[in-house]
Amino acid sequence: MGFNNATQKDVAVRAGVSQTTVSIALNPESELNIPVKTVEKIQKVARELNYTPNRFAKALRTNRTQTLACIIPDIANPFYPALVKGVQRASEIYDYDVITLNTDGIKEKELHYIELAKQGRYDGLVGVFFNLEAKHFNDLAELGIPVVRLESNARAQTRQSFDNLFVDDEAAFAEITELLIQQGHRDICMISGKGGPEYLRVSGYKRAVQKANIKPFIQLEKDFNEDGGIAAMQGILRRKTAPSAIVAANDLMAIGCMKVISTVGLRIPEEIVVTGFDNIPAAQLVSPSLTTIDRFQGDIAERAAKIIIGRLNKQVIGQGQTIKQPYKIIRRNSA
Amino acid sequence: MGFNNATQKDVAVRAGVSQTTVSIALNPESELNIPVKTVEKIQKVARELNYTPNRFAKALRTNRTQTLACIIPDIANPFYPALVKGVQRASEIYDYDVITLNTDGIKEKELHYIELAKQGRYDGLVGVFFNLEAKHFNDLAELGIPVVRLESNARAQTRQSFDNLFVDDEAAFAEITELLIQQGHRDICMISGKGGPEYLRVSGYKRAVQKANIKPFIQLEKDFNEDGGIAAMQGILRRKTAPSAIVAANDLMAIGCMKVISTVGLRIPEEIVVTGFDNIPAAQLVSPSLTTIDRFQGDIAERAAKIIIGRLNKQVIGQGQTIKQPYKIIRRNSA
DNA sequence: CTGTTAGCGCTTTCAC
DNA sequence: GTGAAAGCGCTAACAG
Repeated sequence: MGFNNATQKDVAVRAGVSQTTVSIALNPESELNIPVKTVEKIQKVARELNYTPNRFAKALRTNRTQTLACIIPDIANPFYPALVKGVQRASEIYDYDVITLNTDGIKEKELHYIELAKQGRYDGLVGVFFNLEAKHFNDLAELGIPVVRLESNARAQTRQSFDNLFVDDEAAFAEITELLIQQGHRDICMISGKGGPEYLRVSGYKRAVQKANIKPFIQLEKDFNEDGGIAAMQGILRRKTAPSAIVAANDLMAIGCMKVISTVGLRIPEEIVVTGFDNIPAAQLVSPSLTTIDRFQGDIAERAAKIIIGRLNKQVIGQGQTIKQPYKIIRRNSA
Repeated sequence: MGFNNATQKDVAVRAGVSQTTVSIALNPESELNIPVKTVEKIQKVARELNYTPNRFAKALRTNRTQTLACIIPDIANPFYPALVKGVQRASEIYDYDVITLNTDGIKEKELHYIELAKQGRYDGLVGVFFNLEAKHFNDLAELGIPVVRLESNARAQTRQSFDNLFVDDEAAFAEITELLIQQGHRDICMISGKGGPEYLRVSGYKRAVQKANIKPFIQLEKDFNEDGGIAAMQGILRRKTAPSAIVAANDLMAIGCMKVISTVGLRIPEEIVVTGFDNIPAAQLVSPSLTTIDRFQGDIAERAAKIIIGRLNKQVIGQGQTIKQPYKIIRRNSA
């Protein structure tokens, strides 16, 4: 096949030094010292020959692959592309490759990828794991493979073996609910899927309404998607006359809900307002555009990747941190 | 660090054979023959020790990395996640890793990734290249790195060094325009961005309207996105009274256009109909849901990855093919 | 049919 | 300061 890439040996010959010297000169982290002059010469020759290190040889020797795994439920879910991009943005800077892996939210697959990581295929992981607990990451920690979990419910552990970046869903839902209350709404329904993020989001809503002496009204459906939103709104209309505000657990549900609302001829936001969560791209495409909460997934993921890389380079040390990340309400036309 | 993974040597010792025999036994493609009994024994031991080949050692030795690059303009563009998933689907089966790379549609980055590929970082490429010509892929072909281009305008070349999977945009736009004509529309505007896919899509539209003796009316804006759609529709309304139908060059433009339409108080589809192209997820989320054309990007990308892998395994040989892929009009509520 | 040997490109002792 | 040498785990001649 013949890739004709220049090797350290080629550089060494041309620079009149040994291959070892080239290796040391080109790896500034090395303990060993080489005179600046020699280093410069080697760098010059390396450039001339268009030398690039062979990452497989390096990986074989060092057990470092220069690749990160970005593990998410589903790249086709509109919430995740921005997250993936954040990981890529950080990784590119440090010349890490990133492999994106879909778990479909299934425990089996989540564990499978952990297994691959244990085999040394990835230097670190940043990911969203729906079904895994702290203990599943212990082996990784022992092997020196850093993990950053995203979106994980914020149960900070003592001696936690991974970092955890999370948004305070509870506070976010309390805040957006309060906003509606301030606008004068008293009949506010929350719709949500079941499981996973349900608990904290519903809690936030409940806290806000109860504080204002409003009785909570919650409509749960199976899925956190458009169909779930449709079903939820239909359920609400079956049980009572339309409320004046809907707080949806995420944007997809909100959008499904809006469809039903326009079908029955109610006007948004004049007769009923709707809010979402996630700020997916479609949120500004629908009519009226959706008022929602941005979680800055891209920024969070970028920070996560930087933490991973920092740990790999020993610039970040110590126990895993659980770090709260900001959110922001995005006012658009639906509320 | 200590990854304690079993190696061929470990398996060899335990099975009482040489390491070489293990290598041969575990690689069925090998020319060499080992008695079935020995092979089975080795497989058994390998399983017991939970042996997995070290892909970096393998890569170093064979110049085969078991990874594919999936090169796209932007994972955050809603058109691409389905495509990426298709590549992943095929790759997973054959245990290839896939690295997704964003070019932002910039020639410089497209070339950069080609360069990385030439260094042997990826065994093959499937990608969407906006700014590259046939000649840019010649080196790759010589190195034995197969490439499948997606979405490339179908200029089949003799002795083409890569495969090309494309959808016949011209035919698709002619067909959807004809559909509108059949519904009785005579005042049909096309809106499009400039450059890239503009030419073929506009051609299809033109062909259909001219065949029906309708004068083409085309509104071009800079970008193929929501803003482009908004600007285009505003431009149309400035120049004439609203047409009865809009054919948009893609879904994002269609959605932008629909926003303007509802702002000025026209009803879709009663007073004006709109069609898109791509069938992005948002197409069924907007109200009314968007009639559009599905390009089955996931299936195409899956097929592309299979071709790559087929070529790597010498199951696909010969010159690069240019293959037309199907499309399908998806009738929803906007037209 | 199976084992011995060399070596892919790199990092890392260990001598000098 | 620099070089020689070993070896990461694997495949591919080559012998036997």
